[in-house]
Formats: sequence, C-alpha cells, structure tokens
Amino acid sequence: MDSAKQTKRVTIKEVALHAGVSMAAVSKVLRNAYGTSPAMTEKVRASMAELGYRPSSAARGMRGRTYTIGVLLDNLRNSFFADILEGVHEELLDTDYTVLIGAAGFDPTGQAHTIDAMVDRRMDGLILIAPGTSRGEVLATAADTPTVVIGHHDAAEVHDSVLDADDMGAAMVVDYLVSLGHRRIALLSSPGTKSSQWRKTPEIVLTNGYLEAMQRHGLEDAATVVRAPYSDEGGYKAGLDLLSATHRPTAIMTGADVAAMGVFRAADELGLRVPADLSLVGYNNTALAALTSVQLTSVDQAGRTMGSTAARMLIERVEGRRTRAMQTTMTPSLVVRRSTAAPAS
Amino acid sequence: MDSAKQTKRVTIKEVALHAGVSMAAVSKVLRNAYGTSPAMTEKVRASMAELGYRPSSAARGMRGRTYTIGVLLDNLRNSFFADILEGVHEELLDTDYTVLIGAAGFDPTGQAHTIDAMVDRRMDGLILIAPGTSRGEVLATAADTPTVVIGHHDAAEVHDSVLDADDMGAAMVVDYLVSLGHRRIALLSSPGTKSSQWRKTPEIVLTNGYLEAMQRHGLEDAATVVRAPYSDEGGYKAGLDLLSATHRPTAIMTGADVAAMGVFRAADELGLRVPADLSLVGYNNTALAALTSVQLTSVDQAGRTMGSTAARMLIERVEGRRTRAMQTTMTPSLVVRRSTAAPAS
DNA sequence: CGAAGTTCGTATAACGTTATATACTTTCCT
DNA sequence: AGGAAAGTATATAACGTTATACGAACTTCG
Repeated sequence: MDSAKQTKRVTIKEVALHAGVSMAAVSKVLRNAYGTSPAMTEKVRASMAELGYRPSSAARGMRGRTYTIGVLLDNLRNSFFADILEGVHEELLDTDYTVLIGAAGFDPTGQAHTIDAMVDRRMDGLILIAPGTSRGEVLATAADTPTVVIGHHDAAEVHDSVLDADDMGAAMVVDYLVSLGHRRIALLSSPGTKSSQWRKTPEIVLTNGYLEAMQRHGLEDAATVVRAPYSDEGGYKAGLDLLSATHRPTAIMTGADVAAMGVFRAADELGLRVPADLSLVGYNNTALAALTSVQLTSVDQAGRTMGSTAARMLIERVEGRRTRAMQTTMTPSLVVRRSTAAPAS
Repeated sequence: MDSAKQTKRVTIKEVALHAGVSMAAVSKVLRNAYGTSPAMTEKVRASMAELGYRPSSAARGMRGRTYTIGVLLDNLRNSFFADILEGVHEELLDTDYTVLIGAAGFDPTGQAHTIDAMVDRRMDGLILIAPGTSRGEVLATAADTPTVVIGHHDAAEVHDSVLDADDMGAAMVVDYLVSLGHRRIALLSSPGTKSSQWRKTPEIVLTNGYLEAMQRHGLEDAATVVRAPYSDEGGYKAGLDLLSATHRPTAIMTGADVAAMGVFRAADELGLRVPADLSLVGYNNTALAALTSVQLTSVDQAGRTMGSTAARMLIERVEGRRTRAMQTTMTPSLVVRRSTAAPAS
C-alpha cells in the first residue's frame, strides 16, 4: 500500500468503453484517419476530454509515429542555436509535434551517441545542426529517419539541407574591410573534425570565400587563416598569437561572435583598442554582438528563418508529402557596428 | 521496391537466435537483471555487438523504463541554464541515461504542454528549472514521475529540490553596495507568474532578502523594487524608468545578468557611465558577465554543481534507492568586477 | 541420502497503440 | 430493382520489450 503511487493512466480501451465504440475507432479519431463519421468523432473527442486521455508515445512508437522531432546541437552557449530553435518551435507550434533537444557536446562520439539515442526513441524526424559526426553515419541515419542538416554544404540525396552562403558572407566582410582601407585581414576559423568526410563544412566554405575575396583584391599575400575552436578561450589564444606577431593584422574576422569576444580579450590584454588599433568582425550576429558594451560588427544569418525552414522541410518529409531531397540556401547580410573602422595609417 | 528504405532494425529475438539463448535471457543481460551466468552474459554481449543491436526505447517504455531524463527550461538564451545542463550531463555521462531538453518558452501553458509531452514519452525522471507552471500541476506530475525542481524554494514531500540561497545572495549584494557608500539601491526582479501557487519563487525570495537587508541597514525608505522580465528588453525598459526618475538610484541590482545588460543599454542611452554614475550588479555570473567589455559584478550560483546535484538526486529516486523527498541549498558568492564603484558624491 | 535451498535459464502474458482485413450499411447509377 | 461503389465501424494481429512464474540442474546440509 504505497500511498497510491503511480496513478493509472487512461488508455484507448477505456475511452472506447466510455464512448461506446471500438478501440479501432478511437485510434482512427486520434490519427485523423479515414473512416470516421463526424458524429462518432465528436463522441470520442468528448470522452477523451472527459477522461483526460493522453496517448502513450511509447506505444505509438511501436507501430506508427511518436510525434517527436529531435534537434541535435553541440552546446547551448552559442545563442545562434537559440535563434534556430526559435524558428523550429514557431513552425511547429500548432502541430502535434514536440521538439526535444539533445545537447551532445563537441565530441563526435558523443554526438553519434545522441543521434543513436534519438533514433532508438523512434523520433519522426531529426534536425542536425552542423553535426561533427562523420558524413557516413549521418547518411546511414538519414536513410531510415527523415533528416535535415543545417550548416554543411554537402548535398545529399538522402537528407535535406538548410545552409547559409558562407562564402558570400566572408566576401562581404572582406569587401567591407578593404573598402575601409585594411589590407592585412586575418580569418579565425574553426578547426573542424578530422576525417569527418564532410567536404564543405561551414568553416571550409567560409575559408574559401575569404581566400577568393582576398585574391580578388590582390591581397593573397596578406591572407592569414588560423584555426581555433569557436569559444571564448579559442578566440583568446588565437588572438594572442595573431596580435603578437611582427606584422600583426589590422583586422580580424571570426567565424563566430563568441570567438570574436575572445579575440577582444586578447587585444585588450595587449593594450590594443578596438576599433582604433584593430577592427573586429564576428559571424552570426547573435544577441551578444548587439550588446551596448560590445557593439560588434557581424554577419547576420537569419537563424530564426533557417530554423523554421528546416522544420517545414522536415515535416513535409515526415508526412510523406515529398520524397526528393532539397537544399535551401540563405543569403547573409552584414551588420556594421562600432568594432570596425579605418586602420591607423 | 522503394530503394531499400527502412533498414530493418535488429531485435532482441534475433540476438537470442544468434546467441543460442532465449529472448528472456537477452533481456536480462540488457537490464543487468538477476539470474545470468558470466558465460551467457558474455555470449549475449558478443552477439549484440556483432549484430549491432540497439534496444528500442519505445518498446522498453511500454513496460519498464526508457532511460531518458527530461529537462524543462524556458529558453536557451540564459546561459545559466547551460551551466546547469553541463552539470547534469557530467553526472549522467557514464550511465545509460540520455538527457533530452524541452525549451518550453515563458508561457505557463506551453510549459505544461512540454511537461505532459515528457510524461507521455514515459521519461524516467524530470528536472524542471524554475517552472512557471502552477504548483498543483507540478505536484501531480511528480506524484507519478520522479522530479527535481530547481529554483523554487517551496518544499514538497513529493519532489526533490535544488536551490540557491537567493535571500543570502541579495543580502551580499546590498551589504557590498552599502559598504561602497550607496544608499539608493534599486532591485530589478522578475514579475513571476500570477496565481502559479508557488509561494517562494526565486524572485520572491530574492526580493525578501533584499528588503530585509535594506531594513537592516536602515534603508527601508530608499528601497525600490521594479519588476520586469529577465531579458535584455525587460532590463532596458525598467532601466529607463528607474534612471529617468527624479531621485534616481546610484546602484541597481538585477535578478539576472541578461537583464543587467538591458539596464546597461538604458544607462548608456541616458548618458550615464558605469560604474562612475551607476553601479550595476547582475545575478548568476554567466559567461556574459565575465566578458572583457562587460565586466559585470555578479552573484555566482554554481550552476554546474546545481545541475550535477539535481541529476544525482533524480537518479537515486528513479532507481528507487531513496523515497523521501530532499532539498539541497547552495550558497551563492559575490564576484566583484568593474561595474561597481563608490557613488559620485 | 533425501529435503531444502541456490543458481541459471526458459516460456509467456502483458504493455497501449496502429494498420490491415473484413463486415455491414448506405448511396448512386443504370 | 439490382449491383457496384462509397462510407462507417469492428476485430485482431502485430510492434519489441519486461517481468512473472516456473522448471531443471546443482549445492548444501542434517
């Protein structure tokens, strides 16, 4: 007699009994399936409400869907992901789907585990934000579960993609900085995962865009690319390296706002002022960049739109309204704030 | 012949066949249940590995557990939550449990939906971070599913709690500001949800701590409390109000770092410098506060420890090693940075 | 040496849904 | 009127696990 633990949940059977119909009928109403008269639907709905019926996702998952969408991301600190998530939620607000997020860390193994966990839970669809897992694993997963990959530019027949024209973004930054008079413009990009088989990760596309733009301006000799994790610490270390070199750059662009903050810290420590001594440009235009005390020039990626687009594409697939893979590319835009200026001559 | 869609998953049955044992035996090995010889365990494990077996969480959920822990939070932008999450992940790293996060928004209805969704999915345990849902709903959920509530100070027999001594935190801030010479110290706290039945939400406890401390210093007449959502926008509006009043405060403390950033923006717009004209104190000591260009004095809450503690308590309950409810209270500490100074005389 | 434990393994009934096959009514056309 | 087609509702076999009950083979011990 353990003080009435575990209140028994109402099942489809009891609803059927209460409404005076078969279990199959209740199931049909639940799924909006064909073969239900308005009268019966109404009756069943009423019984469900009265009894407080809630379908068991576990049981549903054994045969049909679970009405769950999984979102994989590496960490919660990058507020660009919060933008994307907002878009996903917005799109799925009035549907029966629930969004569950897996924060898998930066380690590819951990990410693979999380993806597996989502598949084990029979999630209906997956949104993978710049997964560090090998391409092969993602393709294998996507073969069985509808998947949208955000970030990577590699097209695939088996999954959909939403991405940002990062090459264009890089070019915009370089063009802008050159127009201010900068020539020694360095890029801080992410190291990426070794042998992940992705050929066009965001950082690779970004780097190519940067190099092409530098070349276009005849600045190929002034181009410098350093690799560091997109974090405050990563930006700090790379910033120290870059800024203590003999011919230090007059401008640094980073692949993420958070890394730019680390560069800022390094500059501060070396007694360099932004933007007087160093122009700094971030990427993603997160809330961080807009802070009064920060005012970081950044590239906006419309994360919210990317999220809602990904969600819409995913549901189309889940519900079988589309079988062909597709890619959506967003155009970035430059947001100029106070971290950039003409170089000291 | 749809190009071999849906690769058939390996089931317990096939593992049993391959290992030459019964399904029951495989299930036992899977659960580390009693009644398995080392030899058989080894054999089954080998078969599972060879066939690439993965248990179906849906099927498991129908009778036993799902090995899933759900974490409810309102939004992803508050990086204090990321700290908590890190602690949760850390604690659960070497276990079979997977953490799934629901970002439910600030709306109580949305949060209730998300909690229901987690229960529908038969999650083994729930961690609710300062839920805005009514206390009654939380108690009802906790009666069936092991639950840890983070933030709210209301004790309950049915769920565990992890909280921060917010009254002490407020007192520390007031004491410090008074020691600097401040007298007109305002508090910006969260509005909280109407009729949520929680009597001791973090913001209420914080406010009480603040009022008591002001009183202790004989400053009850100088006490001002304004309520605004913990967001940049909320802080901005409240900041404008406070700082454009005739007798404006010389110091403002906020219940969240992110709100302090909004106050900063308001001060900037009014031509007030921090800390010369206004001392500003945040709460949570998020990464935001530590940024070079921000340097916000804040109260550290040891979010990571709160997360790992919550996870440990939850697993104890899930695995039935404890049935009595318990509360853990953390002691906050003040981190002084450059946003506070003596008031201009 | 037989009774009473242990230990290890098996058979099988749940668990709560979905989807397929089927039966019974109507409605719609010649 | 007669038969096909369309519309409704039902019965029931999965789905992949877990947990209980039970049986068989060993030990232990008085």
